[in-house]
Amino acid sequence: MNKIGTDFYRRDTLTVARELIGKILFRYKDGYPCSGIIVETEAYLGKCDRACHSYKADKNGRTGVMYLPGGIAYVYLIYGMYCCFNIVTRNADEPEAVLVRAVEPVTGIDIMCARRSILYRDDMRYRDLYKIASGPGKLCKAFSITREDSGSDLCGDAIYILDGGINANNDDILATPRKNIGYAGEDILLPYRFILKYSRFISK
DNA sequence: CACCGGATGTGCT
DNA sequence: GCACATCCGGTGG
Repeated sequence: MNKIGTDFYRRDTLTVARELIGKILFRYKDGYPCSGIIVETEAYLGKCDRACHSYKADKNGRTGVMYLPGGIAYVYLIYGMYCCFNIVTRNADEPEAVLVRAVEPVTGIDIMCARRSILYRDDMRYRDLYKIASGPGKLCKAFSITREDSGSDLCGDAIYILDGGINANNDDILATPRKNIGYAGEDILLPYRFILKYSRFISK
């Protein structure tokens, strides 16, 4: 397995969102590693996309990191208590990103359960594994990703992406409209959400 | 299973 | 004020 380099992220955002499906999100924090297979992403296309935070925001403020070159994290607080983890794409002053919405837990399941207040067992059933990271807020809690991680380098040691998860064909990936962007007008309908078709770990 | 309200902070209008 | 790229626990079928 190889760590994904910056060139991967500095490309067309829809391509990055699609190609992230099946790759492995890896996290190392407080001495504990954990990881999961990315099964659901959403692309946010900056100035062309009413759903994107940078649609009407300049480089001052929370979305500022989106104006930096791709390959870093953009993390923000939502509903006062949850965080969402995004991967900044393209080049400087092209403020686009990919929201990572759900992963299938792979390693570090014990520490992720502890962070999510889920009872850990050696032989956990799907019902409980599903609860760990099947949504952007849950994923951040499980992986201990907070606003402090916004702007951090995804080619460093704390958060990064690995290939060698699932090698998904285009036929295995479905594009659908994004979730919970009712404020985005016509852009609600754009098929910018990508899921691994047969995964059981996609958000509801 | 479905639906619904509450939690809770930040950045807009 | 209020909306928000959310989640959870309660209630009722």
